[in-house]
Amino acid sequence: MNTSSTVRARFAPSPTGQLHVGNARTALFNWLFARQKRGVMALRVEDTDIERSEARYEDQLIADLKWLGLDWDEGPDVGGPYGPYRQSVRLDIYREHAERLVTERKAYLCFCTEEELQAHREDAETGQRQAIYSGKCRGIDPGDAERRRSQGEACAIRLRIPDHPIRFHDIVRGEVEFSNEVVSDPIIMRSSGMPVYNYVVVIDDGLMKITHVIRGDDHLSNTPKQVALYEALGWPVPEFAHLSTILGSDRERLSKRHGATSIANFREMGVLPEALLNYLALLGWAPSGGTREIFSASELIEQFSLERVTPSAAIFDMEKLYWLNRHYIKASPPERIAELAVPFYSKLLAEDSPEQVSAPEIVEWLSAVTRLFAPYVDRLDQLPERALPVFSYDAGAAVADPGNAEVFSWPNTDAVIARFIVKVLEDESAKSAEMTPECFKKIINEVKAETGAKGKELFHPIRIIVTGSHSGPDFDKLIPILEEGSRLALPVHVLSLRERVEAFCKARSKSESLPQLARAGETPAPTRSKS
RNA sequence: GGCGCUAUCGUCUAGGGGUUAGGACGGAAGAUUCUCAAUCUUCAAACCCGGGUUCGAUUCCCGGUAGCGCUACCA
Repeated sequence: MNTSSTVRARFAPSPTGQLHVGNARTALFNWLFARQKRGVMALRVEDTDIERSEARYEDQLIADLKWLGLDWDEGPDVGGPYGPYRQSVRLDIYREHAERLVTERKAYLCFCTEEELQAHREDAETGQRQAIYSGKCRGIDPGDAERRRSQGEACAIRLRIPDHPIRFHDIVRGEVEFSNEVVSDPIIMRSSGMPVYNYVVVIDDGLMKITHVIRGDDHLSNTPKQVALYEALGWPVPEFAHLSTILGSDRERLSKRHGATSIANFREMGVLPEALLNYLALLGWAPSGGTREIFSASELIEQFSLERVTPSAAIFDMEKLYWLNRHYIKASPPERIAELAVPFYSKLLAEDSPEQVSAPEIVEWLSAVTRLFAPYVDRLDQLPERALPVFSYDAGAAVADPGNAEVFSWPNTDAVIARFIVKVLEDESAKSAEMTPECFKKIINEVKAETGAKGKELFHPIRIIVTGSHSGPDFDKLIPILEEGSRLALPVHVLSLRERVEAFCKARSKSESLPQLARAGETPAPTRSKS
């Protein structure tokens, strides 16, 4: 196999915090490209910023990338032929190549002090000129320079920028040209002996034989320096693809200010990885024709193309992400969604001890709750709130709720309520919280026949008694959930149908006198002691 | 300030010298459902401005404007 034709892409994040969606999108595009070309995907950790880099962030980074479904052939965790893949352990390599450049006169020692440079820069700024390096040390005789260094004089190493314009090809933007007038000789090694980012990235990409540098467009202006470096090093210049910035709704660079921006945030919100992956792919890329929106990872690998990446910045649209997430929630096997959803209930049910909800019968029941409410939510973390009518029932609030006032004003409502209550209280299965949907249906039909109410007039009052609200899910699915939930040893007791009816009776009789109810319910409601 | 990049519905985008400028999210209306959600149908909604080139520019070129980025011994 001809290795020179093998595509090699890389994702090179700094482990300085949570993986941001913008970086995740860069990782995704690299991955899609590498996988489509049957090339190599490498992960390289840019941890030269010792103050901000932390090992735990690296673990987090790898976990987030894997959660999204990405993988890599070479990296700090899996090794590879061009390692090490962590910059902090490549320092000798950087020094060695920098010295080589000095020896070859491609770079030179610079003895300017920071104060001098600072003064020069300020001077240029007040004169409204571009602050480029004066070139003061460019002409120092190499022998003299070497002598001064060996005598202990502090010096940095600067690259000599050639005196011709620097052009390079960008797959997303076409030919880009920078006049050499605006690129000053950059420092590649600090006087402290530490290398500088724009230098390190070239050494790493070059040594790792990266053929395609796909990264954020904030690096576009750095690229001429890097191209000059490749040329000085005598290495082939890779293809570049600079991806546009992801902006927040206010057109500013997406940041924490805009809410959820890290992969971990989305995972914690109950966004499915395939939804996020699909959304990120659509941000800056569209398939030929541009009419399809839903793509699996393998479909993306098949159809992706860097040539079709848009150069303009894109605003992150949470609503569209939610739409995709809803789609994938509905498209996934219910068991999977249920499994993913269980942890979200623990906050509601047992804040301090999530293990309380791990009993198999409870997990089973929570799965049923999830199946019922999942079609109603954008994200899994909304499930407990959606399912709140199951977990908490406040009859007093239901009676007082202005949203229910209209229902209470309907002429048939009182009769429906009265008949329904009597029938539930008389029902044997309800006493042991084992009311079946069939039995419930029978009661509804009897109430319907006895009162003449139908449709909303029938269902709304009954739903208010059962859930506290006139709108909600189908009784067929809800009733078994309530009954079963009430029989479970949950940290928070779920009221059975009968318990709800009893609570409602109490609340209603307290709030006002109900002549019809009094007449209908001669049999005093037997109070069932709540354990 | 200098340099660079960018510019199609509110948003993501397709398209491209002559089109009813297409799709999706979101919005509105309707159908359906006991209700909400879902689903289906329909509707509203865009080529930044000014010059060229051309028979004809939203499309190509130039300028302006705006947004973003870079302008460090940060990454």
